[in-house]
Amino acid sequence: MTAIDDVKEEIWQWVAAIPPGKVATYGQIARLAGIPNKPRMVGTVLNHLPAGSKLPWFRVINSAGRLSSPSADRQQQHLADEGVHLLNGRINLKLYQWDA
DNA sequence: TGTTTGACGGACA
DNA sequence: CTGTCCGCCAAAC
Repeated sequence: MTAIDDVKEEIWQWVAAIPPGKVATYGQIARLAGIPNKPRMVGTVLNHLPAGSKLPWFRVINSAGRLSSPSADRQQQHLADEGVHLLNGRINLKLYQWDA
């Protein structure tokens, strides 16, 4: 097990912990996972999730409240199902950000 | 093995 | 508001 694998697991754990109806930013997850200043790693890890993963990857958005995922389409739909809606293409973090 | 990319974020123009 | 620049670093090439 390399250090990078440990980081991946930390990220998986924290993402899995995001409550339904709430969202977290890449930077937030990075800090929680112990890798502040490396938010890109979160995106990289989520991008490599295996196709049947149960992780709520759609609850992770960028600090601007926008969806930077390649599949922002599905992501928006999943979020809407939980009551998290975009207003003018943005999510109100003040209202929906998970306060871990 | 060297270089480029990118699901980020914050500072600045 | 939009756009650029930089630090960051695993993956992809």
